[in-house]
Amino acid sequence: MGNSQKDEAPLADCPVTYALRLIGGKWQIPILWALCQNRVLRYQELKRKIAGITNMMLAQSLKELESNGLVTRIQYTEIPPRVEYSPTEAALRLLPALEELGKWGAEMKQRSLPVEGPQ
Amino acid sequence: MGNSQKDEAPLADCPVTYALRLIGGKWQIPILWALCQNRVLRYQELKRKIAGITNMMLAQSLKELESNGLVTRIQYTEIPPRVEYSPTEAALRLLPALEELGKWGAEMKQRSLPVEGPQ
DNA sequence: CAGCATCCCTTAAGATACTG
DNA sequence: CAGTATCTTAAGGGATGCTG
Repeated sequence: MGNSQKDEAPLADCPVTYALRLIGGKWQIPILWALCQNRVLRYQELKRKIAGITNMMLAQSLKELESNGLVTRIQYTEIPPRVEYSPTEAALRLLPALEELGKWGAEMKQRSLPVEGPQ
Repeated sequence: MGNSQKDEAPLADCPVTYALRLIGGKWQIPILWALCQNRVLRYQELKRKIAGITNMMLAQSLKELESNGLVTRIQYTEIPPRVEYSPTEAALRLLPALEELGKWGAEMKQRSLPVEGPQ
């Protein structure tokens, strides 16, 4: 990023911002949600549960989640190949926060205020 | 719940994703946090409290927050101009979720797993 | 003081095609 | 089956300078 190397430690230390760096991508939460509900899913099952995701995004997001300690990947060396994904303990501990956020989101949605971006 | 009806209703209906559309920008949370703590702040006060933000991003983020019903803007027509921002009720109701997220983020941070992106 | 306008750059995300 | 590689597009974010 073109960040100015000046002085500030702007939002680097905000834990919420940190959390969003882990799960703020477009697909991270849908993936984690599916995994937390099912505890273990194969790649294709996951893909089928998440409407609209492409292989690219699913594989890439899973990799990031794994790197960040939120998903465990187990590969069975058989033919045909089989890989299973599960949520880590850390991911499961995220659920209360997600539920709070979800409650709030649902509330906000109901008031049917349109979501506006910059014009 | 959450079984695929047909196919494409991807994440449009996920309340968490909806919430993140409202507050997922880089500066929304720092801004809301400052406002919720102080209840009312002028533009420059806000800017000073949020290290690293530019006029562009502050003004733009405030506008979006206002459009989405999370921030109230009151403009006093005097010279020099004075504008005050406050959190709406909806923004205040977000606090529990932010606190949960923050707790989790702090936990995650401590395990000092590096935050990885795509390579 | 409280902002907009403009231009630019980086990153996220998606389409498409191919492989062990 | 479970992914990669490559390319393209879209959006977010930022620097700088100007205005009511």
